Amino acid sequence: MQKGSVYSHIESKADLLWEVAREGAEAFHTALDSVPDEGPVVDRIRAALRAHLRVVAEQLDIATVFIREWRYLEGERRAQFVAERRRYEERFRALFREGRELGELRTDLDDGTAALVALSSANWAYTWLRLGAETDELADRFTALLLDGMRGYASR
Amino acid sequence: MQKGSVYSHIESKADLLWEVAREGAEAFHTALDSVPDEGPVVDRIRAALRAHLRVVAEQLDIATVFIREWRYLEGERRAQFVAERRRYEERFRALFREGRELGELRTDLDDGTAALVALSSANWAYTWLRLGAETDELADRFTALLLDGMRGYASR
DNA sequence: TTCGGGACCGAACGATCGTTAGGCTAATCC
DNA sequence: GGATTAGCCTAACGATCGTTCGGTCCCGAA
Repeated sequence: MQKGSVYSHIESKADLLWEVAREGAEAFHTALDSVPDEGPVVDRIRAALRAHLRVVAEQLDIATVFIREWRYLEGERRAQFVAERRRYEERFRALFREGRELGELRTDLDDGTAALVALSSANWAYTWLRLGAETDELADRFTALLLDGMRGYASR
Repeated sequence: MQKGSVYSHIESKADLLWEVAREGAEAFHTALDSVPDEGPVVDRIRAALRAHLRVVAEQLDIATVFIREWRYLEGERRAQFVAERRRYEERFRALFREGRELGELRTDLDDGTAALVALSSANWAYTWLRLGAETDELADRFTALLLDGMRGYASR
């Protein structure tokens, strides 16, 4: 396909970016929807990380736009996207907050930092993850480390 | 300064990228050198994260090249840079390995994953950290979460 | 004081990019 | 079967990019 041919499907390059950005938002939100809102929070965190990494690996192009390239959106669209992205991050944060409130996670947990670290790790993966990787297994390693930490019980 | 004027300082755009990439590697390695190789590993991990985030915040342009833009290096230079970058990551990993071997960190710690999560969080910061941010305090929050985890002692 | 050289400007080059327009082909509809 | 149309190609446009070149300005060495 030649570059000019793309314009029988889109109006402009900016429109295309916008469509892919929305597609990305939908993909990540939909993946997160598959996480039940009942049951042990620990399991749900693991499921959320699995869902996120699966989208990254299986829809790398779209994920790249959702994670990085959205910066080139302009005006109202950019504002709209940022709100949508914040909502996604908030869903992660809510998971950690709920875990703390239910007593499944430590009472002094900083849920903002937890969401930041979890999503940073998961987002950064778009720079190196390639299709066919064992994303579930990777998500589980992330989860184990984030839940129990590096220090372990011995030191307390 | 006009764009043409840059060429009295550099040979080509690729050369400039290469120089900045090397400058970035030096900045991060030098920052890491300030971390003592004695003393509690926990403190050294905190210091390493502080050092990294400080470089990101204070030399954002250079850090961006070290973290992301190096991908556009070509040929031998790219290979050389990748090796240098791997060495940097290895220094972090060594810290976690040492902590485990000295018994300061959990005996079943996966130091590879630990280094990946720590550096992912620290690297991702280049996308949102701005000059003037409280980087030390941020590094400390990362460290606290990574060391003790979200679950806490209550669950074991 | 002169003079050489480094730093920058201004204009231009070829290449690439986003976009448009016109035309060909093949499937789809009445 | 003929007309329509969706999907792609080709060629060209203006804009921008990386780069070159000749010229101007200014500083420091001789």
